[in-house]
Amino acid sequence: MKNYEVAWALQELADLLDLTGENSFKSRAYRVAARRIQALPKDISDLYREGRLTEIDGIGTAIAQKIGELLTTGEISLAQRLREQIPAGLFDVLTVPGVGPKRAYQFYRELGIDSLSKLKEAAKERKLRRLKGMGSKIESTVLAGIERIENPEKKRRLLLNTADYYGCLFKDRLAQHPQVTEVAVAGSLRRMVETIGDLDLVVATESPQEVAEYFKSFPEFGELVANGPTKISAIHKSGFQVDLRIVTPQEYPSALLHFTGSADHNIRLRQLAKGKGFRLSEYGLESTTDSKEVVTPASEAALYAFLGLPYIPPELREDRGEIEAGLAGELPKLVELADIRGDLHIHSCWSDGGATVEELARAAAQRGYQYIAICDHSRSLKIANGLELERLKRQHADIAELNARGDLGITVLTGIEVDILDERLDYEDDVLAEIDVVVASVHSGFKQPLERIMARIELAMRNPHVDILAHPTGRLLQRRSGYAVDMNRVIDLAVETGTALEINSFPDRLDLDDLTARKALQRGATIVINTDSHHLEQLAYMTYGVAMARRAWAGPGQILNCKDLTSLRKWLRDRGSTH
DNA sequence: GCCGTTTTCGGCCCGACTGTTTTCAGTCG
Repeated sequence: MKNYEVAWALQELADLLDLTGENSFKSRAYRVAARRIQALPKDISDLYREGRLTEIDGIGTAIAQKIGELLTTGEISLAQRLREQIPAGLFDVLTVPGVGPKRAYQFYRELGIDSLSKLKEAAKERKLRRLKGMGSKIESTVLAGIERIENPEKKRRLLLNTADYYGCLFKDRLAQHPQVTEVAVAGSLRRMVETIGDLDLVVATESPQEVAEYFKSFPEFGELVANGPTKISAIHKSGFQVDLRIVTPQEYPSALLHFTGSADHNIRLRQLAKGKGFRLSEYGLESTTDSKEVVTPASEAALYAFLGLPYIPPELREDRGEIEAGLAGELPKLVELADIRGDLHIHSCWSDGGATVEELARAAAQRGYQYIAICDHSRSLKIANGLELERLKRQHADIAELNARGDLGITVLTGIEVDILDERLDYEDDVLAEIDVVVASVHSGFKQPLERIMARIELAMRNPHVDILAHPTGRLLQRRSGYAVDMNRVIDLAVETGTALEINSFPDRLDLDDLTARKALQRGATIVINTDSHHLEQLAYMTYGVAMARRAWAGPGQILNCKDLTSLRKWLRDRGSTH
């Protein structure tokens, strides 16, 4: 059983405990344990065999026993019992905004509501208002919430590029207000989480009312779900929620830290503050002694310093070990966009891309790159105008001519995104041997069983000419989960064969994800960050791939395309010779 | 359920907003 499966089981147990009205600290303990296991570099089953589970911070005897039970029997008996007590439909009820565990269980206990449809019916029949502590308002809240959930266009999380677009839009518009002294995007978008639920913005001003009125007047907002003096939540007409928090300029750094989160990171910071005799909130630090002294740090960095920590970049703020690393002075220096020297997976109009090689090269040079590799599709992918051998040769001649002109300011490497077919690659080895950068990927047979997919991937990775495994899981965010692939095995193969694993920067892929990439790096695999661009503008997606790498704790030395051209060429040569 | 150079028991992060309450619980982040 894999770490994420164990983590998932503990998470489910926490949800079940919440619904039964258990002490909320108990469910939190399960959630903390789940998160620790998910971020664990080692296999949980190995630790279990060695009897070392309780060495993990947040895992005591009770949870260790349950993990043992799960690993040996495949089930936790407590979870089994709770599932009999709690209908699965209550989890759907929980997804309704404004309905938490207490109300969900109350609906079930007193009205027998165990599904969204029953909840909707009860709200329409005005039955909810009869319950203690509820009135007519809860019924309209529930109905509005269910309507949003049932509308598939509106319930989706935003892809990073979409969230980024809106985040900049609202930020710029708020910045134009004369009373706004500071404004920033916070929340999961600032942490660059792979998909975004709500947009969070923080502004500093001495005139909160004026700024609040200004924000509420934005024409694309529909209803307001919260409307207080310092916090406003509006529903954008396309369905997502935008939260604005208004603070004074003095409070701004503390508020920015607070609203960037994550919630778990904040909890750790407040515990640290408490140890130093201060209460940390979005308003700053307040002494818990009689003095009630208030400290409002001038920057996020100053606040971290007050707590004895170096500045922690937003992408790391997930309570995945960054606090411990910071205290120990062992935070990594993260890769930055400026460290990227090239893009090794770009499509041109030779296959299904929209730009010529020359246009791509010039745009890449503008970005400050030293090199790019043009990796169009191979011949079997007819739908994408894959290259027959004849056209592949002409493309190579074209690229050679471009490079020979010497006025590009960048080196164009030949490349291919070769399809991993059943039992072979889409070109023979002698063809692949002539290509600078060979990217291999699965584009077919997504429904095949694990063993068969893995056999194909292994064959590709063991091929000495294959340099990179592209979008290793094949997932499309919000659309499909990937094909059946054992990433533990893929990482082992990557380490063994030296094949680089791609972080694909396309906002609907981001594949590898942050946790898998981190695991790969911990085990010593090489990562490459590519855009898979099909149009000129998409070269800019590199930002998102770099963000995933940062969330995976990657430094520039661990990223293939942070090498300069000479080192990259050496890497490519050495690979060929060792296989 | 976890955890301990203030504790092996009694804490466990903090605050805004809402709706239904005459002082607070539930939800959210």
